[in-house]
Amino acid sequence: MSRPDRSPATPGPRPKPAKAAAAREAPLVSDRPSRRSHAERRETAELRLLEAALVIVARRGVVRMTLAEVGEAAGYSRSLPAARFGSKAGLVHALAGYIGERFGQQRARGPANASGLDAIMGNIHFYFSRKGGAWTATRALLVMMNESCMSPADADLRREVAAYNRSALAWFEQHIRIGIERGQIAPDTDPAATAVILLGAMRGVMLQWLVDDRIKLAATRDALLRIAAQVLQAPASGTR
Amino acid sequence: MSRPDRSPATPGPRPKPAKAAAAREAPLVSDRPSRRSHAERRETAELRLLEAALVIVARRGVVRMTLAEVGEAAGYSRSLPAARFGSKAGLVHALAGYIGERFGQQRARGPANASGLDAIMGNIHFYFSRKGGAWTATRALLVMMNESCMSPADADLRREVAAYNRSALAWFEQHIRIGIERGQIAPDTDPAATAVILLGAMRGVMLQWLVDDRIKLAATRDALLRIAAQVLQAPASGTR
DNA sequence: TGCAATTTGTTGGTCGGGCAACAAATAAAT
DNA sequence: ATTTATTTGTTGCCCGACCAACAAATTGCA
Repeated sequence: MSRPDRSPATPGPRPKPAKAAAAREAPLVSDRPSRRSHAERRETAELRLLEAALVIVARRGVVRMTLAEVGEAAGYSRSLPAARFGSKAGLVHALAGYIGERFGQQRARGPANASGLDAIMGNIHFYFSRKGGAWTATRALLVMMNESCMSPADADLRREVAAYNRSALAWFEQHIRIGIERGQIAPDTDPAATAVILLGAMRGVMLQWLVDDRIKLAATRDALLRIAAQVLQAPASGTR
Repeated sequence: MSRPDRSPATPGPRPKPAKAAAAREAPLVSDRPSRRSHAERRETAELRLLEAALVIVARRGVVRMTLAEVGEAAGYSRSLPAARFGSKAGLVHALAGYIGERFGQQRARGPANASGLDAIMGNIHFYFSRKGGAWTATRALLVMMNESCMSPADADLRREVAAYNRSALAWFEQHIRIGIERGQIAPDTDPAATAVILLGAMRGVMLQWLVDDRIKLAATRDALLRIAAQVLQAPASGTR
């Protein structure tokens, strides 16, 4: 929700305050003021909890995620998550917003303000070319998409995930339209349907790779890039 | 782990032709299929349990599925699933095989022994054109693909799902190769990568529709069919 | 001090798994 | 055909583990 845009990139190695008392009498090390205001405390706690929840959801799914687990993984106690977010549903809700935000930012500043066809190709390439553990957000989003449409009880979460998906689709549609205006993309392309298919293909390929790492991800990515270029650039077949 | 492993071939006892029972005593309710052999009983029970589990997994996911729930949904008692399949893991294992079997058969007899490009197009069309509740198997498969790669504990399930996925990919690859041999499909198409992308796109589109029914499924299906035709038929790669 | 953030303790509930006794259907033996 | 044995399925119960949610105690900030 209200994320006052603090330092946007603080994903670095966290000081790990398992014992806050340890750093108590080191005020000289101003690299992190040991006396933080309530608002700061609260906010860093919230961020840490969300980050821990993200990792856990990516690894074990929403249902198997435990409030206690999240709290301890974040370096706090068992029931801070419940205190912060009210309930498990509240945490999941906040997490959905957090993930959506992350992806939105990522797409926005993605391949250095490209637009039109270049932006789309860059995004596809970027999606499949993460290093190391950078898959967690992707995986968590896939997990939440799936779990969100199980049992009517998850209706809220589903709406939230659907809203994020629409924004992602809108991004693709917009750049398809830009490409059409510029003459990069065949004018009889259906922006909406093509966006759904592109995004779906990316996620569907990713899902298969997560299930079976024998799939050659790089080769598949390149093939998808070729297909996208072909489909978007070509004069969309005269079959109609 | 004590899966009884039913022996399909009953050793000695054959159906026993002594069925004068028909005239024995007036079957008051004729619709009663009375007198099934033990093997029959066992097998129908197993099938009904699996079918019930399929529906429940599609609706609520593996984690939230309860053994008691399955038993009662199948019309039996709460503890039969555990008795039949040994444990929840055993049931899920059997369910994975069951679903894979179903999809294999379905693809095999799909669009009336078509092959090559026709088979692929027919399969895509069929995938998105189910009536009524025929989505449950599709949904259950998606759910299991997702849940299978959460926590190392699901390694067995993941292998099983991966095996099914490979068979599905193999089907697509084979028909792509057939199409290439026949000159229907561009010869420089990468069968493996293209299969992954096609299957992924189908599932990815489906997932978006499950999350957000505002997505126009029919239009997207048609667009995907057009794209598939274009990609497969055209002289692939940027040689244009 | 007063107040907010956080922790520890507790409670009620659910689920998987196991067990034992039981009923019903079927199979085999007499 | 009657009886006996085996298998299938049911019911009730208990256990241990886990978990969300709440409540009181404790720590830290103002």
